[in-house]
Amino acid sequence: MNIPVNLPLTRKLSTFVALSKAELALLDHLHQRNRFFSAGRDMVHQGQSGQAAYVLMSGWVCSYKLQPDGTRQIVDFQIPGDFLGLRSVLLRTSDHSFEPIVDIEAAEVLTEDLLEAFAQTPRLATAILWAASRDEAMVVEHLVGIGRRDAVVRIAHFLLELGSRLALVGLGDTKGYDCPLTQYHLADALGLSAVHVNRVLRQLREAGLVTFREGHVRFHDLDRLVKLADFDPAYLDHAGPLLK
Amino acid sequence: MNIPVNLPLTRKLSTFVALSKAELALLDHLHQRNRFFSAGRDMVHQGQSGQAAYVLMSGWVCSYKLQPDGTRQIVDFQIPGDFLGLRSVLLRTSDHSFEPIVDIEAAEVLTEDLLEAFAQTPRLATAILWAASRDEAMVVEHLVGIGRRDAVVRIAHFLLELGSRLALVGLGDTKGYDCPLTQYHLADALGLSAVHVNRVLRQLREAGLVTFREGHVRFHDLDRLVKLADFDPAYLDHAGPLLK
DNA sequence: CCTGCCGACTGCTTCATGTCAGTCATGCAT
DNA sequence: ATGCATGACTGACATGAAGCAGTCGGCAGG
Repeated sequence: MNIPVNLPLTRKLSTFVALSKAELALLDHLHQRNRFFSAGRDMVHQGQSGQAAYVLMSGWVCSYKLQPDGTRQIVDFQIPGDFLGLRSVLLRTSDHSFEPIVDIEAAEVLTEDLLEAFAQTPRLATAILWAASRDEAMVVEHLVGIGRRDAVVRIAHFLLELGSRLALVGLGDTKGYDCPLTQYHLADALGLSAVHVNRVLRQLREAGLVTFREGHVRFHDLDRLVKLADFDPAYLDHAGPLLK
Repeated sequence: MNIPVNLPLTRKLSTFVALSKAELALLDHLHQRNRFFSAGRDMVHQGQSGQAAYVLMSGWVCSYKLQPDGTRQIVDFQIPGDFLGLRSVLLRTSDHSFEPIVDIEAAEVLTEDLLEAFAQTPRLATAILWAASRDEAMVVEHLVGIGRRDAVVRIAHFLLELGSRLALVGLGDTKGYDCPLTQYHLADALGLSAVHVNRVLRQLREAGLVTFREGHVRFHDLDRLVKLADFDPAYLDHAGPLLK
């Protein structure tokens, strides 16, 4: 067996269950056709149906909902190793849109292949269901954040969560990570105005906690940041890769 | 075949797929033991695991998360016919707590029975998965509401959504519905303070739109309320029982 | 009968965020 | 060069919502 094609996904699932060589191979065969999408051009529009599912190989995507008044709410970001549109395929409900934030590469996953893999190896099925349920838990956590945390804590928490997710797939560590999001993305995700996001980022920077600049997030004082944000990575994984 | 035991659930699923007599019978056999829980006493605590799933027969429940600072965020309310803890059983993750709002009756659903039913009738499985995905869509919609709607619209939207859900199981109509929630429940669900909920409810009442009082919600001008809230029931069901 | 609690309700003050209206630097197309 | 995006950043001002500090009525318990 060679190195798996989709390192991020394999790595993510492996932290949850140890997968055998056969299972890893199966995971590999799951994604055949690789497709490319350009930044800023919607992959799936709200209300559209009959879409394929993907595993994100490289790049970032956001899933969002548009409001009648023109504002948008970003529900979640997808990073390499994340599934994209899994629910909409299994349950044919696609109630939000997906937009690549940078140019991306995504491996198409055929529904039948997925179901077959499920039937063949329960362990792999478990792992994938775990990933799906983690995504849901993240949405819930996101809801809590918007409802009950003020802007500073919300942003701090968000940056830590992202870091934790990225660390899990080898794209970040306790020092920081690359992050192509604009302050508008943060605003739309966190229910704030871009202006206020800017102010809060400055506060965090001046407090010597974290810097978000030029596509890079750098942690200056992780411990204090974690304490400020009340960050508990338990809902993301049982290890907590960002915090040892 | 007699009248199904759990009328609300049957009614809800039937609006999505027409179920055969055999499927209805199977649905009936799914819930055997009925259990009772008292208002205010947690059924499931945060972090607990190995719990059973239930179908709510009567009464209301809320699922919520507690913050380290003591505030809580209600993620969702369950009304008769809703599943309770389905995810935590299937995926063993129970990351929030459940609290009965009034005394409730809930039918225990055994995991094996559920899986067997799934295997036997794909149509029933589809219906149940639809219900689960609808719950998820509601959480997302909830997220959008808290992130991008102001208090008036948020509350109006919430009351309409609840009405729509209740109408689906025969517990409400275009006139209104019974609702045991306190203003504190609304506040915790909508990310507001109870005081502000009170003020906004007054506004809505004085504008002649809707009254929330003494455990009863009464719509005075449904059309204007729907317009104010930008309410689109499409994500709840394909018919939209509240709006004809 | 009092006492205490809870939920609904209100006025006043404070503060967190949003809105408006810009500047500045960068990159890209012409 | 010029023009025109876009993203980061800022100050002044407006406002929605929170916090505080109550009142009031209903209801359960001693």
